[in-house]
Amino acid sequence: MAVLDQQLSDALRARGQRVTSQRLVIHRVLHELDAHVTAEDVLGAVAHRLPGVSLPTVYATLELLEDLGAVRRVAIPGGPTRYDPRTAPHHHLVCRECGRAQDVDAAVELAPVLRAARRQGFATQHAEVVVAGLCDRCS
Amino acid sequence: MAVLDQQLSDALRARGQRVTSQRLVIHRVLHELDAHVTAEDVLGAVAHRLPGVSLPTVYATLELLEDLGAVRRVAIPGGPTRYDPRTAPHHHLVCRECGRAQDVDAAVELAPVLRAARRQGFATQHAEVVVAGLCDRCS
DNA sequence: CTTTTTGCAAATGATTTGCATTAAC
DNA sequence: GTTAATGCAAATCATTTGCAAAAAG
Repeated sequence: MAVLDQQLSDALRARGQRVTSQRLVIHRVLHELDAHVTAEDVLGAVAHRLPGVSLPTVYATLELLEDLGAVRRVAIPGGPTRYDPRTAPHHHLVCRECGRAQDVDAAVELAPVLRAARRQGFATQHAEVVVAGLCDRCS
Repeated sequence: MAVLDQQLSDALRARGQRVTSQRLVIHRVLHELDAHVTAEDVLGAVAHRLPGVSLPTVYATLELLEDLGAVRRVAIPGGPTRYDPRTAPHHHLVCRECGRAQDVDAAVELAPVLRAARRQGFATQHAEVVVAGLCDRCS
């Protein structure tokens, strides 16, 4: 844990931003949960360690962590955004029924798409495969 | 146009649902626009041909058309859902700045991901590559 | 001490729901 | 005539904003 805290603290100081307990705890909890969580989920998970935390702070912190590259946003059609603490490249399965997201690991050659994207004047920041369907529980 | 109307009418009758002017016009307009439009965009585009159409009807119709496979939902992080009338397989570039979505055509071997998905008990309905970044206008 | 961050309340934006009316069949 | 679909108003859900108080550096 201490390592995580250290990394975040360093990243914040490097940007001239403040190291607050909210930021440290939310960052830790995201990695402890290691799941695709909603802002509400995060609030629930940190509430006992940060009495009085608010949703606006959770949202602000998630956005900050996204800018730092510490979490990735996963857009869910017809559901709340989910945040993924896994930074290594991987793909997603999104359930149309319950809105849950799960990881899939598989090697995919994305280079052709990235090349086509660049040709269209698009500056790529991230690329992944998104699979929509029904998860084991819902199908 | 008549062909489109015919296809939709047949699909609706096959499901015992009614053929209404709202459904026909929204379906037509989606294909005429041939873009990644929001529900509001659709409302604006059909308003003159369907005086008094309402947003709830637009949403209901878009959901129906999605069930029929006539449009595909594109989830935009931090923005309204967009609807894509292109049914042939292709991929998407989503701008983090303005939320616009554009198509990319490129051959990608998704089979490994689909296999892995099935292995995880996931029933795939659709798969595509989603590229996040900045579009030509915004970068 | 100065400036950023937080919490709270309220606002906003997107989408859905309830219900009476209208239009398909 | 029956039943599904529509329009309207209101509700709900996710997320953001404004601002005064608290905390970090």
